[in-house]
Amino acid sequence: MFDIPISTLRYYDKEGLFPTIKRQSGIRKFSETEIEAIRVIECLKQSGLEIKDIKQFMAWCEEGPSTYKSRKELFEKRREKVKEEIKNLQKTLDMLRFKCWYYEVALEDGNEENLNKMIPNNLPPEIKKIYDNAHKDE
Amino acid sequence: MFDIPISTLRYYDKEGLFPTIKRQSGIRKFSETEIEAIRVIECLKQSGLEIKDIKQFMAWCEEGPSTYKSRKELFEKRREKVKEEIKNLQKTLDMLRFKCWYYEVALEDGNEENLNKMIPNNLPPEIKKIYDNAHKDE
DNA sequence: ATAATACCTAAACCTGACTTTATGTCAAGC
DNA sequence: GCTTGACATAAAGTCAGGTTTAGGTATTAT
Repeated sequence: MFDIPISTLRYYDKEGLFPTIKRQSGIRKFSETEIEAIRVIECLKQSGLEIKDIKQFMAWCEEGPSTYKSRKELFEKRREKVKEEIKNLQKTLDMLRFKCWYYEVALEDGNEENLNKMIPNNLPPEIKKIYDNAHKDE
Repeated sequence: MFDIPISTLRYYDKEGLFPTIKRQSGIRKFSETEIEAIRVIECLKQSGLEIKDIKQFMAWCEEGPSTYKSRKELFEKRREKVKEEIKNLQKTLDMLRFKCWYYEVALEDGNEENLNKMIPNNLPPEIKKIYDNAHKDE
């Protein structure tokens, strides 16, 4: 269903990521609660959060309404992080686009002589744009 | 300049990521070639490539025009990977937006009763959209 | 009944990407 | 000439996030 190895689910359980999971003669029963937990784990992991901090979040869920604020703030912080990460990846993507163009031309020309003359100020306008974005500082 | 620890640069050099770096009585001299190499390393790393594969790319650059095609294909593959990753992050972002909204309402209501009644089919339209995107399979 | 299968635990192991440590060299300033 | 400081190396250590192994139990299929 989620394409997560069994060993990983057991590891997550060991790390306290399924605090309310039920067992039937020793065997873990994944209910809708755990299914949604897995979605949240995947989400928080992709946002760059470490396992131990995801555990903290799960503990807050157990604690009840008194932790709504902490939980909200956690998600807001993660949202900002992911926005930033997407922006970084867009810069990375521009570098990759530039390099794709570069090697397309190199392949046509058989060498990089003309290319080296074009960089950085004689590039075609659309290419100059992605080149500049890929090479800017911040 | 790049905010990379000296230890990391030495590690990269040890791993063969600066194949043409010059030394002056034993000390590494980073020229424009290496500066651009660092930009490419950062880019390929962000695209999910491992150090040993970045080393392979650097080796190709040493080999000359015969490897233009391999290099081009590498960047094209990375470009697709990053596009996919951005899409994943946008789904993650929708989950995070949903959770932000969720805890905003939970904080107002003091409990999750109304929320649980709204999920999944009685959510406000704009929220339903991000909820659906965050929960879809693929 | 027996054998195969699917689950369980604890603990050891693995990988990638660094980082730290221990030890050494070398040029510059006092 | 000696100390200081920035560089050098090799090898060991760290850390996160799993994965594998060894040894055991419980349900299912023949």
